[in-house]
Amino acid sequence: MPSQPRDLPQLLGEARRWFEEGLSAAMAAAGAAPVSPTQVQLCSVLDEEGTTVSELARRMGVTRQTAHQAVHGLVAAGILEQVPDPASARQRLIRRTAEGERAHRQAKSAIAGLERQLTERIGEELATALRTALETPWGPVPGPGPELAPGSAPR
Amino acid sequence: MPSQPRDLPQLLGEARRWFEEGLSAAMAAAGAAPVSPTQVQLCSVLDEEGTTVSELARRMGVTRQTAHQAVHGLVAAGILEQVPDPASARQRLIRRTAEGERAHRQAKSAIAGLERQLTERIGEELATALRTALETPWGPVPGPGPELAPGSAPR
DNA sequence: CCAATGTCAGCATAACTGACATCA
DNA sequence: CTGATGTCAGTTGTGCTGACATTG
Repeated sequence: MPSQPRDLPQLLGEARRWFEEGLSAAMAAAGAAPVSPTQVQLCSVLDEEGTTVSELARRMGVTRQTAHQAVHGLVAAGILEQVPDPASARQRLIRRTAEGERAHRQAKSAIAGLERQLTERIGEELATALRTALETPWGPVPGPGPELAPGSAPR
Repeated sequence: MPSQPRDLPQLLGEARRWFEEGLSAAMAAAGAAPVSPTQVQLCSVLDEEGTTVSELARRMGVTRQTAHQAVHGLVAAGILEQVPDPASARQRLIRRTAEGERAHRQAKSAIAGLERQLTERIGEELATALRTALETPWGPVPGPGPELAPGSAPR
């Protein structure tokens, strides 16, 4: 009985968790190797042509070392492979293996299914609005200016 | 240039991160002690009357031990305090201290400011729709039934 | 005695910083 | 030589399981 509306960040976290749990359950049911949320995110920023670790790190918003570690785990699991870049010998491209491609298709399918379920439950209008609102660029994070908390000027 | 729309979970994560970074920056600028995301979540599930650790754990969706650890950190930081429950001696209520109340008001103000900024940027219609979509109960996480991935029936 | 709670201790994972080798 | 990249090593924080005491 929350008379007051919950925080938007909190709601966003719940929503994300809803998807994560659903995806995890679907993948587990499909017999896929259990992957951590980090690895799921890593897969989602991959592309078909192959990418360097540094580029993956930038897309994920983490350090190169963290990305490297995540890649290492997926390579060990047989999901990813590292191939030398023909263009420059100092770079190594990260690509999906055959099994990685299969797992990726499964995951995409599961997510699409979840989104379809969501649309059925909250209505097509709301679901479309949700996607539109999230896809719209929100711009840079507002700086901690006084305009954030008018009436309580930070001394 | 993602010709194909990004995943909804990914978008939700980005949105949450936008809020988290903004809140963190605002709190830091206000001179508040830096709190971890976990502790922010803990504060958001607190109420005014005081709550037991077990109840907090249930609301956060983590184990009692994890909640206890987070509480311990906030207590050490002077944000929370543990008071014996007058009703039953086996429970100890968690409440905010005076400084905790102040920090909580600051945080709420900052979040409201962020939401206001967001509304200005993406428009009131979309912002309202976003909140409505997130507040609408999504129901239980869909089980890993075959309807999630039509065309790839699990053996 | 049993169930729920609060607490302590140890373990696993994930992210970070630091450092170094390699190559354009 | 400098800058970017890939990699290894160590550290910190967060959440979990296991175990135990206390209380109703």
